Amino acid sequence: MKKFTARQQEIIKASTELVAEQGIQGVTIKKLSKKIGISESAIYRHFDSKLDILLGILSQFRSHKMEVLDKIQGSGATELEQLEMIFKERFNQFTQYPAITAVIFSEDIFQNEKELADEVYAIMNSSLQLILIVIKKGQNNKSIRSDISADQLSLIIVGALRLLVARWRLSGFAFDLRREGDKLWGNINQILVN
Amino acid sequence: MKKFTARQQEIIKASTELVAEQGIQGVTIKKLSKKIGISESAIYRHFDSKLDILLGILSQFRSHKMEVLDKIQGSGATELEQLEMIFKERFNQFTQYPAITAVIFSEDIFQNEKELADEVYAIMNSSLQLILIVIKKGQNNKSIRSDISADQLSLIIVGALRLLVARWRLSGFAFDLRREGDKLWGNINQILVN
Amino acid sequence: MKKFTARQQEIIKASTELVAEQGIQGVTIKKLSKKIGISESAIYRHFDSKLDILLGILSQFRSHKMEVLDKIQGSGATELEQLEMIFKERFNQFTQYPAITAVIFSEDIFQNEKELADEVYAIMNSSLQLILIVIKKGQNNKSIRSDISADQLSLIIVGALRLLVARWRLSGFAFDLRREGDKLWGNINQILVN
Amino acid sequence: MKKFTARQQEIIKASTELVAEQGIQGVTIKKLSKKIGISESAIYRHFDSKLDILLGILSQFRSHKMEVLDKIQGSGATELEQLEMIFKERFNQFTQYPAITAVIFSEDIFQNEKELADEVYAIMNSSLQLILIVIKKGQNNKSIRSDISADQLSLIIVGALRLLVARWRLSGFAFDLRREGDKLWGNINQILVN
DNA sequence: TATGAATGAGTATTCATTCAT
DNA sequence: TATGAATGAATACTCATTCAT
Repeated sequence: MKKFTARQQEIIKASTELVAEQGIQGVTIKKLSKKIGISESAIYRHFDSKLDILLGILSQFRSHKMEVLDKIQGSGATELEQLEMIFKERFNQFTQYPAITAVIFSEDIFQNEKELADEVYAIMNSSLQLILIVIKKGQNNKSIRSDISADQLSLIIVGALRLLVARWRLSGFAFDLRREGDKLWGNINQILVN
Repeated sequence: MKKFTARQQEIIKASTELVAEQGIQGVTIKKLSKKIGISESAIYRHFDSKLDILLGILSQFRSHKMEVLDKIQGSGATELEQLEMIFKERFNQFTQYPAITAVIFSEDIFQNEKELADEVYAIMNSSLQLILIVIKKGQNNKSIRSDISADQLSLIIVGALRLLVARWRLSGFAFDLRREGDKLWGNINQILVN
Repeated sequence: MKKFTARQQEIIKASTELVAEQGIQGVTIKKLSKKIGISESAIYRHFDSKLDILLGILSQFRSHKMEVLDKIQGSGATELEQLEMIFKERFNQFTQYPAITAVIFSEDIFQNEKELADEVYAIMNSSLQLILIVIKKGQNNKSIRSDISADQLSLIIVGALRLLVARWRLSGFAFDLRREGDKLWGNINQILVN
Repeated sequence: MKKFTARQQEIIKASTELVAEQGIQGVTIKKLSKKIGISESAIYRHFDSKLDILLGILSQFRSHKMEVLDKIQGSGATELEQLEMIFKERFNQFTQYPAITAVIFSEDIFQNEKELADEVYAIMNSSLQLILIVIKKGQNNKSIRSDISADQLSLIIVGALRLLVARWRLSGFAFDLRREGDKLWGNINQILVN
């Protein structure tokens, strides 16, 4: 959607790294400018405000995510395959951009900034909605168990996914997220088919 | 463990409320002093630093939680009953003190303060560990399925529990957490026994 | 009305001096703190904001002015005597606190700060209203000409008064405002009685 | 005097509007460039500094005013007629360009910039001087009262004129300045002939 | 004639903490 | 046990201006 200039992308990248290194509170214009090697005021030539920079991080992440989810949805794979693809994709993206996890899982810090909170919420929901839809389809064609509602199944699935990522982050990205993700999917799969 | 004076408890309580109302960033010595009705410097008579206040919040929550978990563990109930008790207990406590959820789920903000991060991590793990133990026992006496490892089952259980609470909080505590918790437990239970 | 602490009065005084020396734009927290010899943050222990400091200047000036005007109004002097007293009083106060003239005559700068603009407007109007009332009384008892309306007469009187003060200020307080004021009053007096 | 290019005039016009809308502080190069639709740096192709732009506003206003005053002076009308023409002319110009009033009456803000202050002072004096001359002539040929000095009479006249305009501006240009001006002139006229 | 990129100095305000009383 | 006064470091953001293209 939004196009970012090279400088803007550089700023977004540096911000994301700062988030990863020091948390959201670590993202200050001063640190940012020092990291990039330009003056503080120079940053304001590229973004109107700090909020816009943060929004930029999310926007870029979101559009990448959407693209992938769309592709999965249109892939013609079976429901279980689609769920597996979603799982793998999420863990792939996080492995590639570990810093982003700090942003995505920080509903709290954004609490006071309505715009940011909304965006984070939207990102969070996008997987959830897709998973819900896929599960419902799977239940219709009997490939997924129906004794537990789709709502509850997706709550369980997304909850596990999120907790795994949260642990990975808190561990300092110490384990192989993709391998653990595969393992988790195996078990989720088993639960889904009963 | 640690004993808090009346004043200290008052400060901890006010801090927790501030977290709930405005997020962790809302906890400043100034606001705290205004809320309690004493001077800013007075607060330093009771806590050496703001860090200690935050640690106080967690410590109090943790000790309360531990107590309950210990009781459950020693109750002689079956494994599934114990898990149900844990579920109910968590949701009960959160319903009673909704403010605390803001603290428990904000691993992020505490990230840069090693001491705080460790404490939050410990709290997060305490349920996880107990659930793990109970599940293992259940698997040993065949009351819980063994085709999925205890590690993975507990990840799934705690993940769902956390996500439900997170949603409740983001919704502004708009739904009945205990009822939704019961429903979730019903389904988790079904999954556990296969 | 409002009581100011010694420090607050010191800050108000320093601000007024800064206004006189460098215009309203010269009033910055930094310059203020340097002038007083305390830190910038110390100032915020005494006033919540810069706006409050500016409001403090006006408030102090206004209450002093009101006091004097009330006394004049209750003095039992004839209308023309009362008008003369008002004239003398205004020029006396300005001579005593030349700096304040910069604040009182700067409706413009306060334009964007509603609160300040209102206060300045109120101060400006307080003399005007009193003068209008006194003139009306004088017209009723024939001591002041009636062929020109009280509105117009007060417009003429206040206009001259303000222009004289404005010139005085722009001249760098180079002439004796009280002497010029007396001269002006003599002529205004003559016009009023025709 | 100075000739301005089309672009320069455009910039001066935009600046004047900004003054009217947001006060002198509202005149920033950024806002100016946005209003005109060119880049910030482009503005520096046409004016060496912001000071020059402000000087431009005043200079343009002044030359226009001078022209008119010269015409009046050379018109051969009687002294009282000339004064009436001056009155009407001032109110006409202000009615046509209300924005300019904000600039003319903001001696204060220009205070710290010697060059600007001087120009404003000169503008302010130009009417005053002309009025003074005309009154003196009138006093010489007995068409204007001599019991009050020409200095004082012109102070009173200009003071009333300025206050009326100031009120008009503060009222948001809510009343018909020309009508009120005519009324004021009627009374001033009466005072002048005694 | 115009622009995009950059900057140094400033601007009000916040915050955790210290210290003398 | 409490307070009033003070502070240094930070924080997001603004502004007039410069320079290479």
